[in-house]
Amino acid sequence: MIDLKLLQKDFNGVSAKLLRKGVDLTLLEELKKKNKELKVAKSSFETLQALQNSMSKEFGVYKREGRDISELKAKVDANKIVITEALDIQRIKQEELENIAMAVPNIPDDSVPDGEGEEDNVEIKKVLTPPTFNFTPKEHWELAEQNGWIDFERGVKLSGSRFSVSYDMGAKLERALINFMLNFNGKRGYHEVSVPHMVNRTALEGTGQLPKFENDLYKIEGQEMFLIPTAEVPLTNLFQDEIIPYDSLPIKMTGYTSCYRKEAGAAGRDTRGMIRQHQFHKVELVCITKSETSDTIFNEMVECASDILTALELPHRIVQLCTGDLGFGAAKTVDIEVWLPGQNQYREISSISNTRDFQARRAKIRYKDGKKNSFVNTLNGSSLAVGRTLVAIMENFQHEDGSIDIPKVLKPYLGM
RNA sequence: GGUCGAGUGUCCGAGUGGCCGAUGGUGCAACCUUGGAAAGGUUGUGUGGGUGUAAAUCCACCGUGAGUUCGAAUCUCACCUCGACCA
Repeated sequence: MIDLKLLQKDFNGVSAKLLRKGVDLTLLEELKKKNKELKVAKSSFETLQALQNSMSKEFGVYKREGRDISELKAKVDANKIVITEALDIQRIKQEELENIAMAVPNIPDDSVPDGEGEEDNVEIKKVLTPPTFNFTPKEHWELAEQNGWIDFERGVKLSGSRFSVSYDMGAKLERALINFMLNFNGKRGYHEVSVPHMVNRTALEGTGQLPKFENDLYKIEGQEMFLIPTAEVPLTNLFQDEIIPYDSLPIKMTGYTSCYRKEAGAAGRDTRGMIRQHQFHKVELVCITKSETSDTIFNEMVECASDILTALELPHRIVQLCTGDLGFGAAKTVDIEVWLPGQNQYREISSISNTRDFQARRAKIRYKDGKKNSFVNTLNGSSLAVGRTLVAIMENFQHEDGSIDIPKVLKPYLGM
């Protein structure tokens, strides 16, 4: 949630920044207006309530002293009617305000480049040179089927499109990758956490998936429970409504979960292969920090994800997202794209975001800063999407006959 | 699944209708004491929001939500969580 106080204080500044992210200015004006109205409604309710409280206190005194209370009671009763009305108004205003405020995206950092979409993202650097082949490299689905690693048809039989089944080395590699990544992150100081794959509405509101993106989520029928679209949701919300001691920061966590997404907006895209599945494995990083250190932590996270790819000998590049491609809750995002020879292009394999205090405000995650409480900064990033890493290994390590080498660092995990 | 009991501030725990934002202890912080420490003593110490330069002051919060009442941590109902017993 954006800082309403800041919006009130510096409306032009805030709205100029949000305009870069394509937010409708009239929405912000409405928000400002509602915020003012709420304040008025609140203060008039509180004045009435204060009067009511003091009269009630008097009531007790009257009774103890055995005085006549009928006149006082009439006054109190009359005031009560007015209070009820004032409270209703306040409630409505509150709800209206929240409806708007929860739908406003985060303010992008000044360092984020302007742009409409993917094509305006800015490459920061390339790591490792893409391999050259003296034959036409195949796409991963061809290699996967040829080697008997992945079965797309039976995935469809079981569950429908965008599901697959892995066998033998395909399945083992998934497991090896998860272990390798978790261990790698552990060595960099991230605590390993295993979390539920189902969460309630409050958790999803805290990280920003709700209320706006309910269509992308799988909901458990008859319950206010959803399958997580990313481990970011449970990991970040571990600290929901908590005040974290100063010395505990930064909190650095890593966790593996499956992720479940409807991919509602991606009809027809990447229908073939395992680039875009409804269920996929992902190892995630989540950090909770003070605002002063969040840029440092952010860079560490990018480096961590990039180093995993380097360890796996996978060429990749680091890309800064422009305002138009930035997610709802992110102030700044860097994508890591891995080279896929079969597709002859770089494809996203990791996305690392700093949400500043946007999620912290929604989820009420604070830390003790001397006498004061301040909102933390929350950051999240994939390290990495397991399925896409498998795809990258297949395509980068292929031979002309379709056989595939295994990256050296994974061999111990496969008993090789 | 059924019955009973419990959910209070960092933690423990008191409070069954007004003088309770909440006794007491513990933890934490500052100071006194000491050569230094321990022990002991004094004081302070929840969260969010409003008004105010500030002192201060007002509103809300005792698992969550609704209700009764002039007034609820305290009574009623529902739900959630934990515990015990039964099945």
